[in-house]
Amino acid sequence: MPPDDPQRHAQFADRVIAWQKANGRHDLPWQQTRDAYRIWLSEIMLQQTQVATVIPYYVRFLARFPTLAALAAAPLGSVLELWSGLGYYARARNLHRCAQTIVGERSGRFSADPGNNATLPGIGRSTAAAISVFAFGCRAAILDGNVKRVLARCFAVQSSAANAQSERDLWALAEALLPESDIESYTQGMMDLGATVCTRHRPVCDACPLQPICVACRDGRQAELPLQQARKALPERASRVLLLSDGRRVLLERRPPLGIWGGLLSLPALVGESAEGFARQHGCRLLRTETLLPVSHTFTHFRLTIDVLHADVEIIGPSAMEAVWEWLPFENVASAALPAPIKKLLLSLRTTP
DNA sequence: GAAGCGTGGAT
DNA sequence: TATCCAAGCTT
Repeated sequence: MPPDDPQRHAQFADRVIAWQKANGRHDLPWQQTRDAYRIWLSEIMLQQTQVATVIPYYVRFLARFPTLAALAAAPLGSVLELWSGLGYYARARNLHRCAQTIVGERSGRFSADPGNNATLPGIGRSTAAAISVFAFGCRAAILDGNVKRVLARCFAVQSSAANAQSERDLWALAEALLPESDIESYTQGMMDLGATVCTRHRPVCDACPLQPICVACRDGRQAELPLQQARKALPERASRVLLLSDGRRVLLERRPPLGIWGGLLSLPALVGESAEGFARQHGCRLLRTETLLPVSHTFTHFRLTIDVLHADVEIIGPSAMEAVWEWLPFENVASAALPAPIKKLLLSLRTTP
């Protein structure tokens, strides 16, 4: 059966739907609801992030912001506190903006129309489709990493992220395969298949409902599809930061809203200036300094080595504190809007002084 | 169209 | 240990 055979198309959705009902996931925290707010939140958190990582963040976030209105009314800083450690912080900033837009300009509700929701911050074509499917039962196609992998294998699509034409081909295929009914089970089934059966490594083809019609499985090309693009070696970067503490609190700086760790609190960078001068500007006198072990952290696009100068200080006078500076008590570190490696460093400091 | 944007887990 | 990768979107 050739990849574009109509009979293959007709069988595809039926097989996915039947499999999902019998073997898919039905008890994830964002399932069993039609609440668009909860579904939207899950879809944003799940962008480029695995289910197991998301679950505790999702539960905490909902407990703190149970409704769209509660989220819209909250300050951005408290949203970032709940997002701390989850990464891709533009998602949190867009989430907050999106909530305020919906409450302020769209009657407080998501639309059932994916094209409409896709104009909101942080919601692209695939996320908009997922919201419309799960919250409103609309017939719309998603195209996330799971779906791309399943389609690339089943239909031997020579796709790669660098190839715009193949992206269009995959979207067209995703649209063409949509069933007339059971859209929720179908959509969830594609996600579940990709996450639990048609995995990147060692797919479990014997458990796959698409095995009889899958070209990659027939030809033993599972490891080669989807095509992966070569990626360059990560650039190395270095920075030097100051960990200034008065024994009870640590001095942090609010990062600018755009760029890496945008909007989070972090340790101030020492660029050229001396620790003494820095401390003086903040009304402090150095008591003792110590160089800690460098912190290594790998981002998607570079590797960072952070040299940390730990300084104990005493407060001797007023400081011209601008809004970006904040003395954070150590007992508040765990719940603060800190980047993961900085939070880890500060937490380890308390246990091994 | 390409680069920027996090983190933790699996291999 | 190093590399790859996960329910992508924005500029």
